[in-house]
Amino acid sequence: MTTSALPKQYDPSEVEPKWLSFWLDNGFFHADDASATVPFSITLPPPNVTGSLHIGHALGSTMQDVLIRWRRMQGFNAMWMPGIDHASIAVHVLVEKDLKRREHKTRFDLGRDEFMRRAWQWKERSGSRISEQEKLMGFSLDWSRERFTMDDQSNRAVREAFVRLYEEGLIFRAKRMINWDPGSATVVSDLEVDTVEENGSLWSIRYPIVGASADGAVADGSGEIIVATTRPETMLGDSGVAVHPDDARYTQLVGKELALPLTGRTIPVVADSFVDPAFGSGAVKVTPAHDPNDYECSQRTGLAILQVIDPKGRIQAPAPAKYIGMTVDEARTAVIADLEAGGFLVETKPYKVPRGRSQRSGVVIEPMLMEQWWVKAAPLAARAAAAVEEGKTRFVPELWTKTYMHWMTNIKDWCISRQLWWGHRIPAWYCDACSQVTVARDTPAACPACQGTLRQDEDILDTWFSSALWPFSTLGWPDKTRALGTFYPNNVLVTGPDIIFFWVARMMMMGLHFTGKVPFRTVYLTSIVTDENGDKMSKTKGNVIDPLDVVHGATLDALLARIDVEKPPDPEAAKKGIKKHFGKGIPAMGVDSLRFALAALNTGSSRIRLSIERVEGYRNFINKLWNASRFALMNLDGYDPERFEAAFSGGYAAGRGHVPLAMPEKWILSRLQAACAAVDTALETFRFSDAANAIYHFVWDELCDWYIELAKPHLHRAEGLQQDAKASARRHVVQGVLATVLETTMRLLHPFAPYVTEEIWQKLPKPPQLPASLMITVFPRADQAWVDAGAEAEMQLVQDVAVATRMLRATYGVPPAQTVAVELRAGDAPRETLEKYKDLIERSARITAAISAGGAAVPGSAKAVVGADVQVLLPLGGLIDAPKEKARIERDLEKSRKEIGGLEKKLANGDFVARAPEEVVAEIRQRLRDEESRTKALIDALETLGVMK
RNA sequence: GGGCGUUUAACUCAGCGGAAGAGUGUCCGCCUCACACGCGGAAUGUCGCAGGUUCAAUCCCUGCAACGCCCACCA
Repeated sequence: MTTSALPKQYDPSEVEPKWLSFWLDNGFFHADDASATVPFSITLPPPNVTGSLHIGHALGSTMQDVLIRWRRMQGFNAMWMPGIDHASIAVHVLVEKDLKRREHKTRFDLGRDEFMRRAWQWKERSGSRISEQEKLMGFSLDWSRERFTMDDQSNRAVREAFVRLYEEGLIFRAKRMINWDPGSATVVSDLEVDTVEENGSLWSIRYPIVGASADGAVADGSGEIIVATTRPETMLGDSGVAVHPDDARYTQLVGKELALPLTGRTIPVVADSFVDPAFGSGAVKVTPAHDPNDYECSQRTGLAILQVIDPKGRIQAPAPAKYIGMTVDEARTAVIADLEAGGFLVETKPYKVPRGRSQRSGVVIEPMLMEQWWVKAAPLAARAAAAVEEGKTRFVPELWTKTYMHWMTNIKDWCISRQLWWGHRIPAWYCDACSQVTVARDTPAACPACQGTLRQDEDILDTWFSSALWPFSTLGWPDKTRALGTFYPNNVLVTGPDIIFFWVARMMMMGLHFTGKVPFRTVYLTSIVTDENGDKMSKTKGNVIDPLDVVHGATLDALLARIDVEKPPDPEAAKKGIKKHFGKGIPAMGVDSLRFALAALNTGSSRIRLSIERVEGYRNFINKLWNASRFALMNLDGYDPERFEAAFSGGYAAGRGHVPLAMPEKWILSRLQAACAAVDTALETFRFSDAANAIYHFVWDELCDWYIELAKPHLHRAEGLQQDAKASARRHVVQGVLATVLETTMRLLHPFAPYVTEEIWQKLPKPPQLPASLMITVFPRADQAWVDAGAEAEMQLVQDVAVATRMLRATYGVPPAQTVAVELRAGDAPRETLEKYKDLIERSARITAAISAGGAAVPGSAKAVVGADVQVLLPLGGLIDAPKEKARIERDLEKSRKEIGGLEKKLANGDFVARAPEEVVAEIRQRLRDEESRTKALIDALETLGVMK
């Protein structure tokens, strides 16, 4: 068959859409619940509905697709579950921002129903975008199962889980200290608060002792206690001052009253061991309603709880009327002024203040006492920790186990209610008549106790509550579905280490609680993708690599123009960064280049420094593969796959020696087995870069650099000449091996680079009974029967001699096109091999070779020593550059002598000979012999040059 | 304040007890009939520092230093 020439460069845009629709139309991504084969399942971490595919998704999802495609090809019933997360608070931020910009309204102006309508609208508009991008990346997700965290099935699962936990006493409502985010006007969990050190002040304030003169004084004789604070406005809510019980300076004051300045109130001095006597004055003002520590203290000491800051961040009663209505900042200024005026302010000094900020809004968190819904974490966590300890779930890399265990064993109750609208509304109803609380799966019509009117809790659940149920809610839970039986637990979860607490830990807890099983067997934690300098990608830095740009390409102008649309905080900085990072724009490199790059760079270290240049390197690899295939297709005319297969005695896999293979064929087939074995081992252990590199080097260094070159003379038919039968048979064998190796390589590479491999595979001539798509063929396994150590050793010698010869040619500037006569001298064993493969060496090094056992010195020849006893002599006659030659050989000689020195030293050490394993000693001895022989040859070369002293 | 990680060629990283590796970059020569997104060749490392264990250490142990990440309620 004659194949029309392929383009010289692989064009992904021609290839990708074609095969994507082919795969989708044929349902190749679909897994059957009822299949009898062994299941292999992964649930995609559902991306936020607000998002588009970024490089972190591309990394994590590519690894998942590699695993899924690999297992599918191995015959597993591979199922990859797609879905999208409703991302409660993130949606609020975006929709509210939009509302403010367009209509100058807040969500409260709109009302709950209207806001929800808009949020759904928004979801419908942007929700499918990320799924489309996932399809484009070739991710073989089972789209027939696609889910959303707020669809009916998820809603049902959420209610079921909530009600059960409530009934079991694991969900409860309580007034506790929470993190109030004034920016989003909701409570957030501890995990959603980032503590950062900021510049602030530490104020020292005098609290006079009531009746100090009568009762005696503190150690320094003054009638007061000095307290320090970074938040002076909270003094309006102080209900006491705490000192350490063993602090001798204060023991006699415990129980006494202090006059709280500005308020007219008196507060007691209490003893509590949380106070550090060494810090400041050793006395702490206690504001139980607005500081977690102080709240704890009040619980121990019985101090009153006075809430003086309201949820809007304004001062309220029982603070003095003067301050009521002020914001926290205004109150701070006023309080300080008043304290100073009253002579209560001792000093103000600059201070690094640890300040909690909301991850979402960036606003300073206000600790507050509020009634909220909680999940009692300890019992759930105990089981989740035990499961990991027992090895039911393991982390890869293993170091994350500690992070997980530490959190699980120090876990605090999880605040799950949020004062937002977009999300799952809490299924709790309150009766105004009898104050009964009803928690139910189905919306109750009236109060079960008094038939009074019910009012549903206004709050919704933390986004992560539904996420915690995701591995089983997506499979139909709470129903006992077939899908659940087949695909739960999942085999692997692939996600980022940043959400171990948010998500992984909670899935473990909920999974074990509701199904009695861990949700997944292995958790593979991905690396963080940064720019080439290790900096986090950010819009303002202008260093964001958008996977879609890498796939489709983008000019510098297009990247800059995008800034004008997106309007990040600092557009000029962003543009500067873009010019710096993407000065030449981004070439269109296609999906496979990006996927392969991500796999090849994923060595398992904590971050991956990605740059356009790195992707280009792997784009070049894809192109190399393309061209190797192009070469093959141009030379496969007349090839009959069925005939070849028959000669291989019953199929590629089972084939054995009915075909007379020459050494290069045996060699490349043997190396192919090594590549298969390496890929298999690597993938079993999540070593994605090892797998990618094994394929890369097999294809480039072995298949392209050597096998194809050696195959050429057998494939090229002399113009116009009739080939003899032998040459024709030989040609067919070489065609068959080349086609077979390429076909196997496509299967091996397919999980990493699905598009280009499918394209090539479809074009390759192959026996007719193979499946319609590469993605459902069988993944290659190393076959020992094709491993041929002898062929590998022979080939190694051929390569070494060719390389040494090329080196001499390059050193002496022999024109690349010129064929030169070279003398090869060798000991008996290698000489036999050299004679056998003379033609291969001659071709690889563009020489004509005279092979001999040795002989008289040849003056005027450049000489290279290969291994122990092979020498390459390049006759140069008068052209030899003696000093250059001398320098080169002496360098080799020095290396060799140094090596000998080391080896001799080892052997001279009696302990080494006595205690090291026998084979190690024998190996050292052999190396010494070889090296000595090499030295002799080098010295001989110098003597021939006539420069030896 | 705890915990974890990193430190190997100019850059980015593999290797982790028995001869220092890759990719990129650099230098030299090539548009050789698959590929210039290419071909051939070359150069480059006290394997962070100091001790220790071992016949043997880049690899194991201890300490130190620098950098990074995570957790944490010191007012």
